[in-house]
Amino acid sequence: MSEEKQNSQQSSTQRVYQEIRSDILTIRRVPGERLKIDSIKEELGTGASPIREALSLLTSDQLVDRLDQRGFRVAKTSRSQFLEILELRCNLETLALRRCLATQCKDWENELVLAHHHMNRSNIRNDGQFEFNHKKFHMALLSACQSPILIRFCDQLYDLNIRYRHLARQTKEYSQRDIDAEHLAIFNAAIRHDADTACARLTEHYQKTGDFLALMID
Amino acid sequence: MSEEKQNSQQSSTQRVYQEIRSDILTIRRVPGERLKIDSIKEELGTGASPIREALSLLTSDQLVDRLDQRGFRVAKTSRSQFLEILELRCNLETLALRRCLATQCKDWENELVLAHHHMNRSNIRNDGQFEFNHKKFHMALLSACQSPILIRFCDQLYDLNIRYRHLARQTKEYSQRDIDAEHLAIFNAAIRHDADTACARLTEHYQKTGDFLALMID
DNA sequence: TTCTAACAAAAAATCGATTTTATTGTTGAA
DNA sequence: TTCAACAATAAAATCGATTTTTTGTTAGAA
Repeated sequence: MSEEKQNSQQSSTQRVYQEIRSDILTIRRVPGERLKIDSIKEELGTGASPIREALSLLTSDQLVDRLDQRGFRVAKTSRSQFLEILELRCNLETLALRRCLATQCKDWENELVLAHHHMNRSNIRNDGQFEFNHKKFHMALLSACQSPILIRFCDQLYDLNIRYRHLARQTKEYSQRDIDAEHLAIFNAAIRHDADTACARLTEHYQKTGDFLALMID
Repeated sequence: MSEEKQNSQQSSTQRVYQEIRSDILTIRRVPGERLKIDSIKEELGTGASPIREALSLLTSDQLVDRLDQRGFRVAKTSRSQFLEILELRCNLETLALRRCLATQCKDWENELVLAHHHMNRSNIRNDGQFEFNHKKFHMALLSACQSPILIRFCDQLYDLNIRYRHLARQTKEYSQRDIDAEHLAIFNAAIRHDADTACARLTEHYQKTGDFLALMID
């Protein structure tokens, strides 16, 4: 079969999952907000079952909380969680990055080069494409670490963090710093397999963004 | 209201979730096995909705895989995943343990002492109570690390690892080593706030168990 | 007024049935 | 014999309706 069909024929559960997930990450559904099945049913034009399933999945992503028999709500945010995510990302991602550098994998280098290129190109335009490519780049840094579970954890943390970026962006335009230069420094160190520098630049990058965002959260 | 009612009145979804989860962890449902909604419906005497929800939750625990529109199956195991879990546990748990030791929390010490005591007491009897208390002890080591997300990751990894223990136990009786002594060494180092020793003993403990189990997996 | 009990409304949880989708088995032509 | 098309079966996915549970409101007693 051809590959272009899977787009049209994704399950209702998947569609609802993506939809609500995106709403939560971009704060269109705010932290603490109640997620009523009936309301969502009307909004998305589907039955209760796919919605409950999607919300169950989001629960495990830590983006939704389920209360006894009192339904679902958008997970709360907090300054302390923001800092927690920041610290965990520094720890887990440097761990993964070091493993990538240790494996000497050619495919990994190629993937990273492309991801970096795509991110830079989309940087010019200010649409949501950058968000997508930015994540691709950061995940590409970790992709050869040979630990799917670790990658999964980093992925989850990345997404949890997106919410805080959007939370801060509401207050004030995001980032006067030269993010491109920071990415380039990480990229260059990674390409020449300089693990210590790459990890140092990566944590700096997160820490700077973190300090910046921390000012406007809570 | 009193506290003893919540036991009787848990939701059907929760009940199914616990049931299937336990089946998977103890290999009563084997890796790769198909999880048919209809079969489970009869086995557990409930409708399709709670089952699908429970399976969705288990998917995020990485204990169940969902395939397009082809239903659910028990997640496969592999030697490489076993080693991956082992390494991640060493990394994440020592990270958490160091933070516990840094915070100097009295409640934490008390909790740890109790957990250690309960584990030793239940060690005599050979029933599933030990499994429960063993997890309690290991989680107590990490409980004061001030990072709920990190604790959650460690919890998940612990559960993923249980499966491999059961997998190995099928072949041969588990453990001739003196596990009590290993736990005691970790415990003592933790109580006197000797972070380096505690972490070293903890990783040794995991590594030894890992080497032992690795012999009989795959 | 303040507290409690009873009731009404809203929402979650669940069920049974229907619709869709994938898998299996069969037939017939090359 | 091998393959393709088709039909039959089995199973997943979804829907609409029912049952439970929670929440909110009102009435009556202390």
